[in-house]
Amino acid sequence: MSQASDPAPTRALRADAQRNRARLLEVAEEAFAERGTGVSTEEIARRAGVGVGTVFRHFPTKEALLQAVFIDRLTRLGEQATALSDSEQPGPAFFTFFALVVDQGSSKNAFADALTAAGINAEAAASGVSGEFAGALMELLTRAQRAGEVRSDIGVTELKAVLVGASRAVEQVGDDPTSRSQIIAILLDGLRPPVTPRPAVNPTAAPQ
Amino acid sequence: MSQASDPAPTRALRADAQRNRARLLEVAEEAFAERGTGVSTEEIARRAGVGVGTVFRHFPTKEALLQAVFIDRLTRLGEQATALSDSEQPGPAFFTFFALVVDQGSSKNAFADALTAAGINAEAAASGVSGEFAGALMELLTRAQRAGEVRSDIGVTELKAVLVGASRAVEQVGDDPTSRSQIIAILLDGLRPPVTPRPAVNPTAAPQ
DNA sequence: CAGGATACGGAGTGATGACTCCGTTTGTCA
DNA sequence: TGACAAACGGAGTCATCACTCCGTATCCTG
Repeated sequence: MSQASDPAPTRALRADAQRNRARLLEVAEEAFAERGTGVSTEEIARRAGVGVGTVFRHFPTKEALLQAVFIDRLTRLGEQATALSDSEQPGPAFFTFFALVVDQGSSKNAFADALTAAGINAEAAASGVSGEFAGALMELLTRAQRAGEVRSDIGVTELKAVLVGASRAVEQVGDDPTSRSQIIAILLDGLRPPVTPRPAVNPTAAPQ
Repeated sequence: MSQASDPAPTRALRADAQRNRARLLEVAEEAFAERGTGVSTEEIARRAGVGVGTVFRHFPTKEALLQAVFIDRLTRLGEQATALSDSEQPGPAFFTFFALVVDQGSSKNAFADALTAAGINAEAAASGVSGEFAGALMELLTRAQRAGEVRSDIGVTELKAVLVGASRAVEQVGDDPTSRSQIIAILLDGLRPPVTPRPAVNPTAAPQ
């Protein structure tokens, strides 16, 4: 998943090894999402139906496994962003992506963590994924801004932060769809350009 | 701090014990904020200048210590909310509180956790603090809504979620004041009543 | 200030969890 | 199909950490 054959030094993995690696990534993502990054490697191994040894053969460290999961997530997100940024309708594309992120992020704090990692984490940064992701986001954002559908005073940094925040906020209300959509509405409205230059700071209009 | 003399079964603590307990709470809050809830009890003890034994005498469990810190935070927040809800200007009061929470929350993830706990955590719920906090918030919110300064389609639940999200978002950008205020602007704009019933979904209007 | 009660410090304990090692199994290639 | 390299499983190791226990120090009351 998200890993083509690289013309690399290392010989291709044996079939079972590939399967196991993939399954581990998958299962680990789930486990981290459900129980936080505190899950034991043994638990992950069990879920994947392999021995601990196998986990460590593929990922030299629990930390490395976490990274791999994050990078995987980020990669997929980046791809989705890129796909959407080709859209003819920059506004909808932008908001679709936003909703998509938030949806995936809810009840999956590992996801928000991945986003967080994108900004902060050294490994992720080194791997380049983080940069690609930021690039894709940038594209989506600026197009939507040029189309006048998103406020122009923010950049990718702020957008990433808001994405993280939104995921957390939604995560907070569980799966009550009403709350969820209200929260998203708040965020989306906030992201649109302020309707008038300034809707007046003071409440002179209509004294209650 | 935030603990008056209750007419309780337990005899008052000895002077040194009171000092230690307070200092522990203080130090623990700091430690949890800086390094996450993973900090060892020993580290907390060291910071407070006491032995581990003392930590466990005051808080039978690490978990209990965490709870105490959260409850403390929540209590203070609740007090601030209550104070503000008396204001003559419900709108500004509301937004002030919002900013206040976000400010305290940034770079202090323990804070966001406290908010989280308010919704989820059994102990906090049992202690009643969580309810008081929700009450205070409710007051602030409904007044601001009645004054037409905050969108009317949300309730306390959503507000709490947004507060958590906002804290996380701001935490994300470190202390860059520009990013920070941009993010807050997004949130606040989103919380205001939608200016027109709906600013039009399609981009026909004014192609720049 | 003496005596008892209350707290304290910190070495010790048990559990848990990341990571290693090696005998056994499985895939692959000729 | 045979033989060898590549992978596997999982018992074992070592460090960490929450929590206990008890001899010692500190506070308080009369």
